[in-house]
Amino acid sequence: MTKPKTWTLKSIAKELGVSNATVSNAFNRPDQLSKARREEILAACKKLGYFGPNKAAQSLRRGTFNIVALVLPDSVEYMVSDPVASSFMRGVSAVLEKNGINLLLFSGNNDNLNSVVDFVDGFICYGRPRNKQLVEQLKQVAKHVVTVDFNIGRDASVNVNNQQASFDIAKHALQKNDDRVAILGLRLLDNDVLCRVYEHNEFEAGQSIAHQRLRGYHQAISDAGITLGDDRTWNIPESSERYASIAAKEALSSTPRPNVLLCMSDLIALAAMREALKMGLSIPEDVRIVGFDGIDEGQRFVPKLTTVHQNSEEKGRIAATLFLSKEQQTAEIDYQLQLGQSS
Amino acid sequence: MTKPKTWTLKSIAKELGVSNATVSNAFNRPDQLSKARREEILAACKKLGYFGPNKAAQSLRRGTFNIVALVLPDSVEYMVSDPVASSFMRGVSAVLEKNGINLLLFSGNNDNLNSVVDFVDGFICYGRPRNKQLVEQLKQVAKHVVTVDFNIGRDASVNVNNQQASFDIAKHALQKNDDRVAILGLRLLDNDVLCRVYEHNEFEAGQSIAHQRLRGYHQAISDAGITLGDDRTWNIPESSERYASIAAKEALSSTPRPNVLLCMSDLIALAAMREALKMGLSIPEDVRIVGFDGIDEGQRFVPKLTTVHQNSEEKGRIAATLFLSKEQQTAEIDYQLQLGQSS
DNA sequence: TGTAGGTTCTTAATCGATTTACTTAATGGT
DNA sequence: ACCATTAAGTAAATCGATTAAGAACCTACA
Repeated sequence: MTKPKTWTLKSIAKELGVSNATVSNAFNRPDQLSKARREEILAACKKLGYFGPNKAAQSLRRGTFNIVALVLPDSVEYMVSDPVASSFMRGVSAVLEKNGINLLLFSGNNDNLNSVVDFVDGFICYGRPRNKQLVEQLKQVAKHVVTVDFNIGRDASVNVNNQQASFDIAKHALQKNDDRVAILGLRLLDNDVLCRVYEHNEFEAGQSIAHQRLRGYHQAISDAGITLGDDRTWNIPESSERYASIAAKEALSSTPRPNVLLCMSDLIALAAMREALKMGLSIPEDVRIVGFDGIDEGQRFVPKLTTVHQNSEEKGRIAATLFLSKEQQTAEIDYQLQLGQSS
Repeated sequence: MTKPKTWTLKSIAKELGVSNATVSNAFNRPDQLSKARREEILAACKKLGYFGPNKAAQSLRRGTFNIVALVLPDSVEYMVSDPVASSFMRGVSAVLEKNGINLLLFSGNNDNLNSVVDFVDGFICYGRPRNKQLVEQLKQVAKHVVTVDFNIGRDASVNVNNQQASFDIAKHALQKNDDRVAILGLRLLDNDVLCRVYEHNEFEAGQSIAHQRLRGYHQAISDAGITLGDDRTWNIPESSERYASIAAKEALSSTPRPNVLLCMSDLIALAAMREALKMGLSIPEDVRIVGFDGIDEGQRFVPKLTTVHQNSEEKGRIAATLFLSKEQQTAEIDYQLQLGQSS
């Protein structure tokens, strides 16, 4: 009697003596058939053990999947180990779960979005992936993207209010109007070069995170009555110990030797602190250093780093909400200054 | 020239003037066409920006997905917050990632496997889900399942060596041959009843985790030269505070009052400790209590719980490996006795 | 009675691939 | 020169659904 051991829409339709379309409509579009017919079909399906249209086929046809891929900055392992990252995940998953959307973990070690792009509705990307290819692919092939803590000029992103936060932390670092300020910037330029930046037209208008932070610094500096020399800004192409150390050494050896270092990431700030200490300078007496991010290591370092810390779980919730809304915008999340002894 | 903005196998084939099959074969079965033709096609695809067959369509056709769903005992939130659970996840993901398999998080709050069963290769199920429906569905509709810490009599499972571990912990708890032992068992019976078990034929042969543990206890008891009364065993239908308290109270009020309580989970053991203290008994002087699992709360409790602790990350690695091997077997993982002051 | 409109259901194209069975051409042995 | 193999490529069925277009019937109004 019951023909196949596993039912399909087609075999069910044949069994019940109706068309494919009618069965499909019974499940998806109640207005397309009579109530009686619909209930009859649904009941029969239940009895026969057909649980509804196959989701894989449905997805292929419709082009929607109810899956979003969370692009991790690193391995999945890292993600569940790191407390900040996993509280972000908590926020994301809480929102998605409530909406019946499944979460797929996409490791940052993976070098090809193509392996998943065909069966997800889009991506939430937590931090700029190391792998540049990945960023390109996000731009080009993703149906929908929400980026977190960085920007690719597509769809939505969630960030701290970089300009305000940078203003706050810089204001805190600056004390007198004869302070000698230097800025260690992260990815101020498009090209991957470590350099001292003398001038850049787009700084005042740019929408990248680095530019936003730069404006915050500039405003605080100017509010403090300080004039920033036009050779006081360095560009570091990526937040790595190696590059940061080189830039920090150069900045701290430059004339006039800065006594305030505004760093666009904690990693940079920590590298700068190490260099300063190596040069025999004392912190914060000889040089005050502030970072951005609020990573754990900054709190363990002696002296403790003064920096900007963000609410990670809320960030996750907002990222997911933004994803679901499909709107194109930049959302902001809360932050607090985390005061250490480095400034 | 380049017709569609998004290429498909078909449109590519037409563009190149070959058949669908040939393009497909170029990607999947190199032996089906000449080397020259193949390289020509692959090169053309690259140039045109076709990244290979659509995975969703491929999956529908082939019936394989390169996705495994991790069924969580609770919300995703819980999973990334709980250290034991997330170290399990770390193990799982490390292995899957190495094999290019994607990990989908399936919340235990979800009540219907059907929403994902059609697009995953199978399930790794971490702990018996609260939701009984889920268990039934795992049995019936899953293509492949590895269960962890419980057993559904299908495919593979990974567990601690329950019998050996129970033997060890019981042996540790027993001191003299006039000890009065009682057992607080978890899910010894199929039906969901809280009761005192007098006799059960299948105990000696049963393959459920509870039965394995029971055999371990029995062996240790008999080795210690003790005869276990036939009314000294309780069945608790689920590891909850409420049931456990009732059973513990009953056991501790029974005659002869036990001075050793072998509990099949830490939750049960903790409930028993609370009841004992409430009754004015001192631990371990009046009654020694041991658990099973190694949950955090047991280590915070005063007195600290003596129990069996497992290597969670390895458990994850083994579960994933077992999943990939598709073999049907039960794997074992390491455990250690965690000695507290409760025995 | 003729026709406009509304329900209810079906036919057939489509989503983007894989794969079996088949055609055609080339090769080799005798 | 003939037949048997093998290689290279193609046509068409299939995976399991959705959905636009249209057929069949029923109602109602002039």
